[in-house]
Amino acid sequence: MKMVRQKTQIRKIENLAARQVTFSKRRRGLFKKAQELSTLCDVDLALIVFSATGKLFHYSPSSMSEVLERHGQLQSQNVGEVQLSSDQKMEIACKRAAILSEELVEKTHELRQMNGEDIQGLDLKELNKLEAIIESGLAAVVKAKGERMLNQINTLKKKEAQLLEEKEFLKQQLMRMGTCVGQTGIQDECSERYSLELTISSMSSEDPAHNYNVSSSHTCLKLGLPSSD
Amino acid sequence: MKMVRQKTQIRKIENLAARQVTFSKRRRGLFKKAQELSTLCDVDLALIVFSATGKLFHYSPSSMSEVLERHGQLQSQNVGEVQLSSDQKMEIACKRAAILSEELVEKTHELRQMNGEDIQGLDLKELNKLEAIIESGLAAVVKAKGERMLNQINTLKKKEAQLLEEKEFLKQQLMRMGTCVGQTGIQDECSERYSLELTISSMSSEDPAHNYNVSSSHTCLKLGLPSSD
DNA sequence: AACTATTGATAATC
DNA sequence: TGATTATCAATAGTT
Repeated sequence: MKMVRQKTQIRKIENLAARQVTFSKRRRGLFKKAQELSTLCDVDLALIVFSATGKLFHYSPSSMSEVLERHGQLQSQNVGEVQLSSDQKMEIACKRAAILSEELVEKTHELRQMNGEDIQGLDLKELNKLEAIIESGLAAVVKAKGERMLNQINTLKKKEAQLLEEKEFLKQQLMRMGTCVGQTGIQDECSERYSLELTISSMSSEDPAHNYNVSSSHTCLKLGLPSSD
Repeated sequence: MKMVRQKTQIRKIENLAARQVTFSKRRRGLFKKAQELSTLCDVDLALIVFSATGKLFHYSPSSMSEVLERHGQLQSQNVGEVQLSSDQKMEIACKRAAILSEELVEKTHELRQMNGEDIQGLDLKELNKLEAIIESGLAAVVKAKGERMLNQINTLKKKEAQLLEEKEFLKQQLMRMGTCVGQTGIQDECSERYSLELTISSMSSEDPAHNYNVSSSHTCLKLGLPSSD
């Protein structure tokens, strides 16, 4: 008969054997999850676990030292209290440069291939794969473009409607004025003056920065969510 | 109505938004599990995760520096042969690493944009430019693919023609033999014998691995023209 | 180590 | 993003 499983309390397991068993089980689980995260989300990560006996376990999709070295730059900013000998620093800097250089070469090559260069060595299958990758990127960009354009169109439509309304309002104002002026008998001169005023007022209601322009809402969005990831 | 949850495939999530959501969720889960392991089993561990945009997350119950220092010992074992101490060299290495890092960030970003990611900040004009770049790359790849396929087609045609010719020749040989045998009056027995001979001779005239079987011509092509395409 | 009952994590959805 | 929930996955307790 199974004892009812306890809702696990997260505190040190006092029984040594049980602790070791749990360590073994959970360590494996943790590494698995780390691996999955790295794969699913295409991110770099490093995980180091020291057992109680000092034994070391680590996981990192790229080599452990690589990840730590790449982290070097951030390290000094974020966790800056690390004390390393100058030789160690030198070693890290060199290694880091070497790794970065390799990665740069790789990325550059990848980029060139996406631009249709450096593809002499690819066979038909690889070409097909490359084509598919580029096409999916293109599709995403085209989609984004479409959305952006649709936004602009909608914005412009609203703008147009608003301007038409304003125009209509001003026209009516003008007509009222015209009638009034007509009665005073200085029609021509005044009508010209009001016409000018109309132009100026409609210009200033535009405005260079798009005051009440709905299209600026996009900019708002960008500013509102600068670090959404 | 909820869609049936998929039995999760562990491979890169292609959809950017979904990937970010999963990254966020699983990252939290991973850190939680790391924390639990550390507490339950009273062990030291360090977990560092870099987001795709280079943002850093880390967890370590003891101080990060302590864990990194302990790891530093391993590092010197693994990459120990570098012996440089000059301050100038140090400076150069650091500078180089910094430059490479910047370039790498730039290239990574470029690559991501070509894959349709990280394009939220682009305006319509920039999107158009990006689209044009990708399209030109795609065109180049498609063109290369077309050429490669044309090559293969031509090669196959030549091969086919050659095989047809050979086949014709062998047929005629067979017919001549058949006629000869028919005149001797031991038609059945001999025709069988010559048929066998024909098979053997045609096998030796081709290469050992591929006799004149047309269906294997594709394989022949690959072997015959290893670097032509 | 192997096996479940159970808790825990999370994909899909809103 | 944050919450919810139906599922799937991890694992505590047991053999």
